Amino acid sequence: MEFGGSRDRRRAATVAEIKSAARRLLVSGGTAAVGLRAVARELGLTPPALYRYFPSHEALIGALIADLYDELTAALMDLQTTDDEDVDLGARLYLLANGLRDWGLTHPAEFALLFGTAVPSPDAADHEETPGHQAAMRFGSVFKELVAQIWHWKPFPYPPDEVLGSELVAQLTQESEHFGGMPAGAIYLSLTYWTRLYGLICMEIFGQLHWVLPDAAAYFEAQLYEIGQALGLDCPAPE
Amino acid sequence: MEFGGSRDRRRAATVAEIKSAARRLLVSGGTAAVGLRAVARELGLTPPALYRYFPSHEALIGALIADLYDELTAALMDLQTTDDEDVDLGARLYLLANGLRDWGLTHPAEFALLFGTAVPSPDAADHEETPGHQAAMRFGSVFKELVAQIWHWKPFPYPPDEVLGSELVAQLTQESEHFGGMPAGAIYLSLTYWTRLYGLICMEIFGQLHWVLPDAAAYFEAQLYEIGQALGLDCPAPE
DNA sequence: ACCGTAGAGTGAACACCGTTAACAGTTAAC
DNA sequence: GTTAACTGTTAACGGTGTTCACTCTACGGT
Repeated sequence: MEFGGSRDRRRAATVAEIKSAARRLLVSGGTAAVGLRAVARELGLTPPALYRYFPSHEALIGALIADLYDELTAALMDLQTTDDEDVDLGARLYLLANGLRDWGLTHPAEFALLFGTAVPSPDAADHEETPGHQAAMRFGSVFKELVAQIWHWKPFPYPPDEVLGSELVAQLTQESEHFGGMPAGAIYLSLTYWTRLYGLICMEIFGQLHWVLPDAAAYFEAQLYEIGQALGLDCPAPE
Repeated sequence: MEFGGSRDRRRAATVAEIKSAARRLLVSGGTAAVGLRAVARELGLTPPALYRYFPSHEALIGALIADLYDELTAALMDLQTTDDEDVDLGARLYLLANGLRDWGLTHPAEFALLFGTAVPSPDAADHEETPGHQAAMRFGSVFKELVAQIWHWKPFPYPPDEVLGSELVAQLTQESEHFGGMPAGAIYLSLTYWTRLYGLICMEIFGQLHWVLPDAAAYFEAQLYEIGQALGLDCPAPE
């Protein structure tokens, strides 16, 4: 019943070393390079030894994914707080969007592991309890909560229920409690912001914009301005 | 120097059977299930036999990808022509967008192979000459050409160069010849349409919208209306 | 202080994978 | 009719994730 047992501490350290080695391989060789045997090789261990720490290769990858999500989440939250305390909320969202893009550009391998895998997962009852999924939810909350803050700070005009259609309004209203009680139209705009931002960053980082734009930075900037406007923000505002 | 040699015909048939088996495995078991040995097993052959038809497993996958792109391209072009000959061009774009989504929803495994892989490909000089890449270009042209047609048919209002910024305008202008001589602002709107459509469909099919919308059909419809408006179209127009 | 036991690590093995080489049978071409 | 090309085989290599039986070390309880 010892909590600070030196045995446990050693074990935690080894787990950290394993994930560290896995990430090293991920960065240097991409998703395919982070194999169980390769990780073991990196640590000077035999492959079966890793099974003392992770029940399977998939579990190891899952733990790595969860760590990366948490790191990304922390980085984005830092970005919001380290800046001036009472900075404009719209500017915060601008920082968040750019922060996500920057993280992806500077960590393409990690980004691909988090957002590129994209399993169709056709199984219906997939109440994903995996740590990776939970970390992804925490990551999503960062954006969701900021948008809700913005709404309560300076409510933006939103499309009336008539143009969205009753079906969509019903679905969006159902999610109202997760968005701080925002009306359907406002949730729709928030979702649009996220959808556009996410799609844009994925396309840029995964090189699906290369055929028309060798460098998508300027395009991203313009799009960011556009989607910010839809939320009543005029970032990057100045001058 | 025989063209209709029965040997060649037999060979072509075998190639077709191989790709057919590969696709069967893809549909039933996802991307990971279409292995070289599995394909051989499906045909009652030994694995090395496949090397008479494809130089590697990757080449087989590449050929499958090219076929799927061509199939998708053909399906989308059919969708435009089988309908009323002189149908409104805006409605054509609407059909195309919905056609792409429908194809993805009815062929999730194939869609994942085409659009989900998303290799970062950090190598600079990747003038991809692979058949898959060429087929992807042909696929992209379907959309690109229709948008150019729409522009010449009923030019839509576009943002002036000032709001886009000189950097972006320069990049877009460079691509003007590929867009039928459209001005930068119009290319920007076209690119926005594609970016939003592509991102939206990918997110829905890859299940990254499930956490807020269990069924994204209504949301897609609303978004489609919105992005069509940006191009001066009022689809789905009626009543 | 001792012993028992849980944990960490190993080596051998299994089943799978993509790929290569050397070989045999069939079939088309000159 | 002979030769050469084509199609397919078997055997093998190195790689993967994973399991099992085993050793050894070091902590915990008495």
